[in-house]
Amino acid sequence: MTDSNPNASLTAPSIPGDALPPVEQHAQQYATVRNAHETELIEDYVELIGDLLAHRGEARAADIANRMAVSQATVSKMIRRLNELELVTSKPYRSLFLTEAGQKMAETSRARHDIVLHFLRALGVRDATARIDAEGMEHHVSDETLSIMQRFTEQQQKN
Amino acid sequence: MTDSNPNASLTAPSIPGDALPPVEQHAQQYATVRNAHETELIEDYVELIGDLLAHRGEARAADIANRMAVSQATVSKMIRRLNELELVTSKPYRSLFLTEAGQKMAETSRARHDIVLHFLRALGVRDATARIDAEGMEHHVSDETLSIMQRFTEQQQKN
DNA sequence: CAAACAGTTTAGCCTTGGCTAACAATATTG
DNA sequence: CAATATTGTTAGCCAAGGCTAAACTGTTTG
Ligand SMILES: [Mn+2]
Ligand SMILES: [Mn+2]
Ligand SMILES: [Mn+2]
Ligand SMILES: [Mn+2]
Repeated sequence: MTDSNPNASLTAPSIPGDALPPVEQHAQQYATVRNAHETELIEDYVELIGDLLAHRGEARAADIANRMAVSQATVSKMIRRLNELELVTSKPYRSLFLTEAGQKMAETSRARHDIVLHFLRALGVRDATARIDAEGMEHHVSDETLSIMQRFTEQQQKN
Repeated sequence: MTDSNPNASLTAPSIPGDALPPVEQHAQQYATVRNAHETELIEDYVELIGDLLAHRGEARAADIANRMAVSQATVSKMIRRLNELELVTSKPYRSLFLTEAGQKMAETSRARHDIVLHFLRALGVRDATARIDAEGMEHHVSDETLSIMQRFTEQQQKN
């Protein structure tokens, strides 16, 4: 269950670099990542649908397939899932729309995404790189880190 | 093509929300994330095996299962994959070892992980949070961003 | 208005990464 | 040294997220 060596500190050879974290803490790291992976694709879809609605007035399956570089079949299947989760409504062959819950998720995800993106730019990362990195990082940034990023970006802009 | 402006002043036109990126660029964002997801679990395993070898002298399947909070069956299956990829060698009921390729991957992953972790701490994120965030973020940080993070951390430590 | 085209859905396949249950091998200890 | 405890493997299940091919629906146009 726990580490099988209670006297690790006595027997461990001294190693440059950090020690291993306690088992429970270490396990928490990986569990949090697994958790994020369950929701991140959903968030990306909902966020993209919200963006398409905001900027284009409609969100069609084909647009999503193009933007994500994924087959239409894949998008269609995912839309069924989003429907079951009551995040979108869809009449066949019509634009998608977000439910209340969907809109809330889109806003939250968009806000988070923007904070990470603006932070990376404020750090000095080139725009194209920042966009790529933000797309992945956004799902793994805690609220604590997020607010620190936001503060940093604001500070940077004052100077 | 891209604005490589290190002192990012106002390159972005102010917004009713940023415009959508061009389709190809947008697609590249998602594709890069999908790509990272294919390798990140492998990297975490190899990195952890390297750490266990360095700090404990051996890396047993049971330790990995505990540290990752995952079943022994899951670890066993994964070890078969790592074997097929020629990243580890394993005799049944003995400690795992890393091949040359495995050691190289472990070093690279560990270095990247450390840069992200130290950066987050330098930013002011609490240690426990930084560790959790770094575990996920590390797989989505480009080389460009990574070297900026490293520079930032060094600067911070001088002050 | 029929044909062609574009968009959408469905069916069926695959890999990854989880799980539990049962079994096998090794290590510990009474 | 036999019994028990720990560790590792295998089998079989599942959900997610990809894919291609084929069918279906709606729109455009000759
Ligand atoms: Mn996003
Ligand atoms: Mn994303
Ligand atoms: Mn790592
Ligand atoms: Mn990781």
